[in-house]
Amino acid sequence: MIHLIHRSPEEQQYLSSYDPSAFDRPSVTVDVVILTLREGQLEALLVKRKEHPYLNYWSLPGGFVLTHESLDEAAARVLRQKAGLEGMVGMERESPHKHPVYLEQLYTFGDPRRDPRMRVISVAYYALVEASHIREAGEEIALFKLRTPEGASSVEIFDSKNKKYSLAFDHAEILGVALRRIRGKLSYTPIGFELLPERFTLRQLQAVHETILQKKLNKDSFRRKMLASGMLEATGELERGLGRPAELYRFRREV
Amino acid sequence: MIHLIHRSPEEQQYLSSYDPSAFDRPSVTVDVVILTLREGQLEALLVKRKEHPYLNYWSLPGGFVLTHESLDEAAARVLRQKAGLEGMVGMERESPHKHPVYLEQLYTFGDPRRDPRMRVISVAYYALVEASHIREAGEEIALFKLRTPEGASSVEIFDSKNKKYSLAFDHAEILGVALRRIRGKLSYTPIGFELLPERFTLRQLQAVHETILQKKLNKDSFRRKMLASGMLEATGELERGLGRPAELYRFRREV
DNA sequence: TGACTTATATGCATCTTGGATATATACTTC
DNA sequence: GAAGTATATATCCAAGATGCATATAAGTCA
Repeated sequence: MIHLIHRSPEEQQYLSSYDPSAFDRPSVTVDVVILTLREGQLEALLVKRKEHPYLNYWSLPGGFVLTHESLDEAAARVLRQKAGLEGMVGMERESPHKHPVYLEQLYTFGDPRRDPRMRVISVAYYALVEASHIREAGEEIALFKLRTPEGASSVEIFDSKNKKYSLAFDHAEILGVALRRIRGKLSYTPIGFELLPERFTLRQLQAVHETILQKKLNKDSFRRKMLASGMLEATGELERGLGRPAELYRFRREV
Repeated sequence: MIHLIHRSPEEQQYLSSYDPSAFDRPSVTVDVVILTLREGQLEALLVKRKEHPYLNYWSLPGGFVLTHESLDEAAARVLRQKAGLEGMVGMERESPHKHPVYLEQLYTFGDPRRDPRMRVISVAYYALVEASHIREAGEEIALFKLRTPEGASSVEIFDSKNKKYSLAFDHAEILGVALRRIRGKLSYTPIGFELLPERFTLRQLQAVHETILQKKLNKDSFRRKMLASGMLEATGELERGLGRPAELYRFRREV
């Protein structure tokens, strides 16, 4: 899916200074879809482009894959450096106390014209991050609400004032693939817990699944399925709040 | 997963003629896992390498992504040119008479040392092909039986005389990912029909699922699920053979 | 304390699944 | 052509999963 945009003379000149045919090899980047949950809404972290093409458009955080790093490492680096998650990201889940970021390869996008400058192949990743770990850095990095029009494969994004934006490159398509992936994954994993604090109640987990899937779930069967899956363990602790306090659960990472 | 192999002096010299640091950009290839079914066994099409490294090792058919072709196109080209499927492959399923080849992107492998010459990122695809479409071309292209040791992530390959081989590069790992993908996919699609002729009986389809999943399935519930899915349509024709002839079904591509 | 709110437990009708059995329809053999 | 054999399809039922209603438990707040 190629977006046709109007190009300014300045941008035209910039583009013409590239000579795509001079390179046999494509550039390879990683782009990371960072999903989080705020106020019952699924949101994605986007960065504002400071270069042509798509100057001032919002885009997925991304970067070139360096010579000596693996794709997973490149994605983790982007998460740390470009997305303001310094110190939080580790692919390995070594520490039992930390709540590491879930990061998984999504799909590789390689349409020859997806970047007007030159051939760029992008290996897309997606990450699930607890909202409290994200700090929006001023005008450059922000969270956007996601909406998927009925039946459409692409995704629409809105800022906190409900203003709609277009994304750079094929990034709306990448977001669409990410949403479809995570929705599919929910049917066989309680992956939603990656968006919650380390301890959470079953109701919270159900709410996460409901916002991602965009539909109500049956409370009892959700409880039963989750407990029967054996992937959650009770901590013995209780939440506090209105009404009877609920048991706090934790994901069994060791299994 | 990097394979450490013994290198001959000839190969050593060959490798040292490469200067990896001279290139900022990685090379990008596509490798295609071509799966088929012969005599109730799942098999993969492999090609014998005629160059260093891994000279004379069997490997997945693959090739560099050309400047102006998409990844899907590159994979289809490899399928046509390198795998002896000339004239059979089309991503678009335009023709109702032809039985097109199922081709889907699998995963992208980018460990910096997966190719000892230089940085090569491989976008892996997998294809499901009806056995009758494949012609093994002498010593260069052959089908190998696959076996997955219990719990192992990798895959072992055997030729028709049950001799075991090691694969080039990380291709055994790629095969493992392909098998896991197709097994997972069977739980929510009747994808096995891609390995059968256009018309097939439910029993044949069940046999396909059973060989891929490596376990017996319940006949009645398999029938019910398949028919209830609405993805198969009866042709009205019957197979011929021993016992009561079974209805021949066809996959509903138009839905 | 009593009203309120939410979690957890229990009971039950309905749907799905696994498994057995019965019936149908071809081919093969005598 | 009748009997036998093999396999497909239909029917039935028990066990399990799921959706839904109701009852009970355990906190907070006035």
